[in-house]
This record gives sequence, C-alpha cells and structure tokens, in this order.
Amino acid sequence: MATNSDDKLTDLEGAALAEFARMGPTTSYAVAASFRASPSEFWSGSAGAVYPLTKRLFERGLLSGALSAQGRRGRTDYVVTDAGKAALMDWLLDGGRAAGMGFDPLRSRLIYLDMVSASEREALLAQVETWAKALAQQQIWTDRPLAQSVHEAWMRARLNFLVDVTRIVQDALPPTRG
Amino acid sequence: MATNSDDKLTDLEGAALAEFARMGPTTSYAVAASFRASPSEFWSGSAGAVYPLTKRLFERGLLSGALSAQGRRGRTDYVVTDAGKAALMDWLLDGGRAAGMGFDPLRSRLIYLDMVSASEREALLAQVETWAKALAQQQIWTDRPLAQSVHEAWMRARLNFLVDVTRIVQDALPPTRG
DNA sequence: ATAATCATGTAATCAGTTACATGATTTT
DNA sequence: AAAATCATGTAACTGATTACATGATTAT
Repeated sequence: MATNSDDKLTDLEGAALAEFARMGPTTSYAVAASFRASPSEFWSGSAGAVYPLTKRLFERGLLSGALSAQGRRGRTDYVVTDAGKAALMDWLLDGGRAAGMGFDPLRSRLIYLDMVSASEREALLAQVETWAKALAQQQIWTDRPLAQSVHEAWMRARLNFLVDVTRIVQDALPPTRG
Repeated sequence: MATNSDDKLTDLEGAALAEFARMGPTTSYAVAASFRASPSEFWSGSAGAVYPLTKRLFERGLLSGALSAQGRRGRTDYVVTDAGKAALMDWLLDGGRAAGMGFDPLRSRLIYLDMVSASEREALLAQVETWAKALAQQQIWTDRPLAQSVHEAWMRARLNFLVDVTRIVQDALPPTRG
C-alpha cells in the first residue's frame, strides 16, 4: 500500500491545520482571516496562499471537506481528519524544529551594526524600542487568552533582548564611528 | 532617466549585501558559505539561492564584479558599489521592518499548546529547553565578536521567554488535559 | 594519487506574493 | 440602494529549495 504520509508539514501547513482544528468545521476564508489578524507580518493570509494550501491538505487526506448546503452560496467547511490530527501532533510536538532560531529582522540587522555610525545606531535602536513597546501593549487575541499571553511574553522577551543588546553594542563599539 | 531603485531589498538581499561589504571583494561562494555557517536554519546558503541573488544585485548596480585573473579558475570577486552601500544602509536602518515580529517556530506552536495533554506539553518544553541551552553555549562567530554577542543575547532572551512561557502555560492550563 | 574544498552554475519543483475576478449575503 | 464582508478561486510572477553537473585547486 502506498504510504501517503511521506513528508512533514511545513510550519504554515501546521499552523493552518491547527487553526482548522481550533475553529471546528470552518472555511479557508476564516483561516486566512485569522492569519491576517495575527500580529506576525510573516504570513500574509492571502487567498493565493491559503486556498492552494487547503487543497493540498485535503488531497493528502488531512482535511475532509463538507460543502454546507444552507443557502445557494458555495462554501466548504473543512474538518481535520484522524490522519490530520496525527500530522498536527507531529508538527506541534516537534521539539527539534521548535528549538530552531527562526527569523528575526532585528537580529539579522544587529550583527552588522558595526557598519554604521553611533548616531545612526542609536536612532535605529530607539525607533525599534518605540515600535516594540507599542506592539507589546496591543490586545490582539481577546478571545484566546493563551495566544495573547504567549504574544505578551514574546514581546517582553524581545524588549529585554533589545535592552541587553543596546548595552552590548554600547560596550563593544566606539562612540564615534565603527 | 529611469529610476532603477524601484523597491527595497529583501532581508536575504540585505544580509547578502552586508556580507559582501564586510568581507571586501569576495565571491558568491564565500557569502553562501557564511550563510551556511550561521546558526539560523532559515537561509540554506545554497548555490541555487545565492548565485541568482548575486546576479540580481549585480544587474541592479549594487554590486560590481571584477573577475580575478590569478590562475585559470573562473572566479568573480564582487565589490559593493556606492549605490549598493546606500541600499544597504536603507535596509540596515529600516526601523519599521526591524521592529517586525519575524518568525519563531516555538512561538508558532505555543499558541496551540492547549490542544495537547499536560505530559506532552511538558515534554515539548523540556526538549526545547535542552536544545536551546546547547545552542546558547555554542561559539559560532569566533572571528566576529559583535555577531557572537548578539547571538548569545538572543539565546538568553529566548531562554527567558521559555521560562516565562512555561510558567504562564502552567498557570493557564489545567494539569491534566486542555 | 586521492580526497576535500573552492567555485560556478542550472534544472525541476514548490510555495509564496500581489492583484484580479466573481458573485452571494449581510449590514447600514 | 449601497457598502461591507463572506467566500472562492486564478494568473503572473518571484524567489527559494534540493539535486545535479562540472571542473580547478589545495591538502593529505
């Protein structure tokens, strides 16, 4: 028999499956909207991303689609299958991948901060601090306390990182030009 | 006159330009190697990514390529042009983008952690902690003290986040099943 | 001599982006 | 009636992935 659980879920696929699982039988549209509502700029939640992705998950047997017949409007409500639940757990509990460093636009820049002048450096750090503080106070997931708590913890950690790194940079780099 | 600085650099392009700037006249091969050596799993540093990217930057006038004639081996050493330096600074000092949340594989999973049992949850957090601690102690950029310091600060922040979040999850979720 | 590394590139594929297109339903 | 939102999807494009292919140079 052909094994169809060839490869692991991508992070976007995993997150999408989790959203379908969380929201019960629901549409691609709703999942896309929930990505757009998240504070991460990383996944656009565009139709061009989510509809093909949903189709993929469906074809792999991880979602089953029941077209809801109420009204004449075309609408497919998906449910996570048993295979889908197993794949979701594999993704969710994958400690190796969870431990990865991911991508951070601030960190990516900081390692080159010796290329700019002290004033430019300070301006950048000050600007990021302002915006990070604003983001930290936002109520985003009023309906999902765990997600909101995680977000707040993340923003706290990021702010601490910023303070830490500001001190490091101050110490490591001369006050004039790098 | 045709303006050719239409759009901004992507993060990968910015980082690549910065690497070219840092390493002086050097090859795509060397830049790719430096991406592979970085602790981030995010950019593969594969030839298929870096050679086309270098070509793009060259065609946009941000890099100029001087083919080094020593030996018969084909080899192009690139230098960052003045336009390239300007573009690099635009990317590097873009506070708005630097303040973005990026992508974190742990954070992406944590917000769904109410879907698993207490023991699974604890196993995941413990596993991530172990691996994160291992990563935190690695000496990666022995030749680049700023990059190394930033990396260490990042891993510290990530570990603090993990501790913080572990407490939050413990408080928020019942000890048995979510 | 052999193996490792330096160096460049392409091919097939995959998955994402923005933008467009359509039309039903619901709210104002 | 008009506007907003729900809902689905496609098209053109961009950029990244893995894998392959080639060959020179350097180290063992």
